[in-house]
Parts: sequence; C-alpha cells; structure tokens
Amino acid sequence: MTGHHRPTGHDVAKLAGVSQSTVSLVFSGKTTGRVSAEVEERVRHAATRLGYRPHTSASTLRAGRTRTVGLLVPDVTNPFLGHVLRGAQRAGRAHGITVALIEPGPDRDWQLTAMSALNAAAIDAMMLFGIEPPSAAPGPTVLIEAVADGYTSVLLDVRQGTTAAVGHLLDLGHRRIAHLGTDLPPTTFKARASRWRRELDQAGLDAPEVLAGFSLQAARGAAHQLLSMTPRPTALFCDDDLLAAGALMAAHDLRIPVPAELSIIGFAGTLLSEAATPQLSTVIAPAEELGALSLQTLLQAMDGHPTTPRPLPMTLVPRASTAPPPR
Amino acid sequence: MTGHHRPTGHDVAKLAGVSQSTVSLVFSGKTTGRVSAEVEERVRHAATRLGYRPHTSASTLRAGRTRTVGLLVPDVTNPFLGHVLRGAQRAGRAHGITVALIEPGPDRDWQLTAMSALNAAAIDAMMLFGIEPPSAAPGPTVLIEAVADGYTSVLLDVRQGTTAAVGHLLDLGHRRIAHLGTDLPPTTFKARASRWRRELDQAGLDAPEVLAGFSLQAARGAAHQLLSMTPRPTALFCDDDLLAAGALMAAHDLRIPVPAELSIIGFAGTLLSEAATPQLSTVIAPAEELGALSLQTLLQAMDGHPTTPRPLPMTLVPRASTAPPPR
DNA sequence: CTGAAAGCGCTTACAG
DNA sequence: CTGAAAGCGCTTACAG
Repeated sequence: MTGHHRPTGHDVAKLAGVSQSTVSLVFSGKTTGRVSAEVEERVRHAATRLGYRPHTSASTLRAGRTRTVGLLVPDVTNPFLGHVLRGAQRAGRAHGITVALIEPGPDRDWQLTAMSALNAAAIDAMMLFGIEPPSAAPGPTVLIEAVADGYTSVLLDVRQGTTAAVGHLLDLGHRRIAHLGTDLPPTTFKARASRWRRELDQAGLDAPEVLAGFSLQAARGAAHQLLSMTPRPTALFCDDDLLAAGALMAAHDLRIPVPAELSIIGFAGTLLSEAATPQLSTVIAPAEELGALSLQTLLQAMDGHPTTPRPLPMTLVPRASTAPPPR
Repeated sequence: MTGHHRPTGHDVAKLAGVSQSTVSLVFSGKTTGRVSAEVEERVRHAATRLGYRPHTSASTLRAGRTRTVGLLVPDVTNPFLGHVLRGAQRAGRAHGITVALIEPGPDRDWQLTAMSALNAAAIDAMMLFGIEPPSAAPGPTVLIEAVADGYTSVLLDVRQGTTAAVGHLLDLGHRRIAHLGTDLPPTTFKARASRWRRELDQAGLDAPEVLAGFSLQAARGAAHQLLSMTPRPTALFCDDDLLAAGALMAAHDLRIPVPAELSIIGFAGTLLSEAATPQLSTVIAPAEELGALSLQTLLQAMDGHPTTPRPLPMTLVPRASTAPPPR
C-alpha cells in the first residue's frame, strides 16, 4: 500500500550487474541465443529478490500489444457464459493472454463504443458471443456461435444437436413435436429452427412453432400458446434450457404432467436443466471447450494463420422430462 | 485492421492548431481555468474528425493508474455473480472505471498470484467476492459479503434476511425448521447459521442442521439426510437457492410433496429460484446494488475517504414452495 | 553474448 | 489561458 517504489527493470539490472536491456530480454522470453544461461539465472534471482514484475502498461505502450482479448456479450448473467469464459481464460493463461468480459449494453451505439475499445488499445482482439458484428471488423475478431460475411466463426454443431434432440423424441414415438424457439438474431437459433423443420419433414410430420423472447416468462407465455392448440403437441423442442424451464412452468400452470402427457427437451446443458424438476432432458454444449477453442482460433488469426475449426459436437442427455407420448 | 496509424494527441493538436499538452488537458477533463471553451471545442472537433482516443497504456504508464479494478471470484459460473458484476460495471462507467472479472483458480497460490496483479499494475484495486483475503491487503481492497481484520466490507443484511426467512416459516406454523447450510469459508454463511439458531432459540424450538458443499448434488445428499430423520423436519431453511434446488430434488426423490408436506425456502433470489417447480420462496439479495455499492466504496477508499456502508436489506419473496405444515 | 539509445503516447509541473 | 519539456518503464533495432 505504502512506500517502496515499485522495482523497475533498472533496479533488477543494477542488482544483477547487467543492463536493463538484458533484463527485458529475459522477461520477454527472447533469451535463446541472446543471453547466457548464467546471466539469465542471475537476472531471475535478482528479480525474485526485489519482487520485480514487468509493468504491463509500459510493455503495452512500447510493443503495441496488450495481450488482452475481449469477450463481448449482451448479458453477463447468462448462465452458459461463465463456462465459456472459463474455457477461454484457461486457454489464454497458457499463452499469457488475459480475457476481459465486456457487456456493451443493449443499444447499438454502445456496441460500437465497445468495439472501439480496440482503438483505445485496451484489447488486441475480440470474441463476440451473441453480439451482432459490425459490417467490417475493427480488428481481429472471432464470432462464437454465429456466422457473418468476412468473419471467422467458432461453432457448436447445432444441427447435429437438434437432430439428436428431435430424433430422441421421434424414437420415443412422438408425432406432434412443437418448437419453442427464440427470435434472437444469432444464426445459431435459425439453425435450430431449420433443422427441426427438416427432421419433421423427413418423418412426414408437421407441428407448430412459436418464437419467444429469451426469458423465463416469455417462454412460459409462448408455451401456453403451444399447449392450448388442438391437437395439443405431445413434445416441445426448446431452443435453450431457459426456454425449457419456462415451458415446464407452463405445463405446471396447466396441470399437464411432465413427462407423462408432455415431453420437454432443452438445449445447452446449463445448471438450469439439472436443477429443474423433473430434470430436463437436454443436449449438452461443451461450453468450456467452446471458449478455449474460440481463444485458440483468435490467436491463430492474430498470428496470420486463420483457421476455421470444425463445429463442436453436442451430446444428448435423456433425463426425466422426456418419455413416450400418452396414447 | 490495416494501415492508418492510430491518431495520437499530436495529430489532434496539429489539426486543431494547439499543443499536445492542451489536447491532453481536454481529454483528462482538467480544462476548467486552464483551457478556454473555444479551444476545447476546437480540440474536440479535431479529435472526432480523426477518431482519436487517448491511448490507455500511455496514460496508465505516465499517471500510474489503470482505472481498472478487479472483481476476484472463485467461480465465474456462479449465477449470482453476473448481477454483481453488472452493478459494479455500471457504477464504474460513471467514473471511467473498468471492472475486470478474475477467477484466480481454486488453489491458494493462484489467489496470491492474482493479488499480485496489483503489482503488475494491471488493476488499481480489487474487490473480493467469496475469496479469502491475504493477511495484509496488497492494495486498496473491499470485501463483498465477508469480513476480515483490516479490510473494508460491503455486506448484505444477512441477519435480517435470515430472520425474514425463518420468521416466514414460523408464521406459517412450522416448528421443525431444519437448516441446510454450507461449509464455505465466507462469514456470510456463518451469519445465516447463527441467526437461524437464534430465531429457533427465541421461539423455544430446536432442529437439526447439515452442512453441504456448494453444489446441487451435495445439497441433494444433505437434504436426504435431513429428510430421513425422525421426526422429519417440516421445513428447510437453505443457505442459497442452489442448495434449495438440491433440496427440492431430494424431496422429489423421496416423493415428499412440496409444499404440502415440506416447505423449502432459499436465499439469494437467483434465476434458479424462479425457474424451479414449484417456484421457490426465497429472500432476494439486491445483487446489482451490491456490486454498485462495492465499487463506490472502493473508490472512496482509493480517494482516502474510507467508509463502511450499512448492510443492504434483503426482501422476502414468498412463492409456491412454502405453506403451513401438514398436521 | 551484451549494452547504449531511441521512442511508444501520454501527464504534469513549470514558465510565460 | 497556452506551450515546451521531462520522463513513466519498457522493447527493439543497432553496434560492438
């Protein structure tokens, strides 16, 4: 808190009997063929004694890189997000990269403001999750679970996940499998809708679809709509566990027993699906892996070796909310 | 991505026909009595034309402050956390402060490493949430929902919240109100336990207590224990909504109808309490307010005006998981 | 293998 | 009210 001015590279150099440049070389890991092992050892020893750590801002200013990337999201309270962030942070740690979580706020201008964090040199690059990208990327950018012209994407295999979910319901014998979707912009939601439709078509079936806002209450309302149709759907394929939880509430409201008279399946595999009663069948997304892969993909792009990783597979987890339809 | 080197204060100065110092003055808001309104206007205009933004690292290096504070937490997937972070970020925005979310990782050394982020000048100060503080603070620090010698704390009024929860159950007529607690270190959990005990004592009652790890499955197991006691508790006071959700699972396992034969009340007011079936009665913590207040308290401490705000009141929300005991 | 030196873009006394 | 100048702590050619 007080006193001792923070040790600098000069202080270390003096103690080790070398120049400040040498200290810098040691700490930036550019030591091979430049600094002898013995000198490096002496420098590290001196640094430890003084409690020296390179000053991030000084190095950023000089080198023009912050070694921080931003993860931009519309809503920091999204339960899925924590896992993605953790995966990205862990992957970043190995490369000395920090991941900053940024919630630009709901309106479009704020989003652009956040993008220009890049300009302000606060971050070197960014990952967008649930945020619509500007028409031209202001810097190295990766989209998570979304696709847009001119951008690199890291994706879940949502089509495969949807097929697994709908297939599970078909296997159980359901014929009226409605879709409780959401109208959020990211392409991931469109993919669920179109794949659901395709699966029904292939089975020669049809069923209604309702799009709801991304909240418990919105989903509850939308599920009420679906469940008051005649004939009533016997199963609900929901775009997210949150929506499935809302559907569960609606079923409860209407005294429709789950799974005896109604099967509900979610998507994502968040805590919500586990905590629900009955526990929700769902399709688990490998969230940490998604975060880690996004970060790695971003680093590759920054190194000038852009790659497009293949979509990550999702895993069907049948639990207590799905069963054969009543007859 | 390409080209145009980033505009600097010099570029703006040249365009506006002033010196770089003047540009700096304008952007650090130290303009009163130093720069005329007319010149300020000219500078801002030029800056807008060039898309100039001050370089954070340069200003950090020179001024010795990053204007970033860290929010350190043991688990970024905690559903309560998002709201705290959002409150802190919003409050920070008004002061030009950025809040960085940092998960040091489970083991003690990492925690110390994270603390020394302060030394690395990445953050000016920090807020600890669910993290045990080192014996001496390495810099300006505020504890959220915890108390320790030599530290400033920002607290929820957990005692009042506990009294509200237990009182609610007493009012409904319950006499065997067990406690499903957790053994996490932060003092907030001890406060719940002792206040629960006091409320029972005052009513001349006694009841069992089990401490569980902070997870759905641990809570489920602990609730099994409580619910297999004779006589069986008619109500469960749970330290958190997550634990209450686990208790709900246990009741479901044992075919004990909630709330007809068992009342369950949670703590926190997260999405989980709303999404549960039946919806959980709980005591809502003002999470965003907690985050905002923590940040303000931290800023005050950094300005040399430490204050200890009074604990934030919690709000009882009776929902569908509590009812009079069976007779 | 090692060091002297320039300079990244700001902030802040200081002089006028 | 405005400007010239020093310097924050690094990185990185460059010279030896």
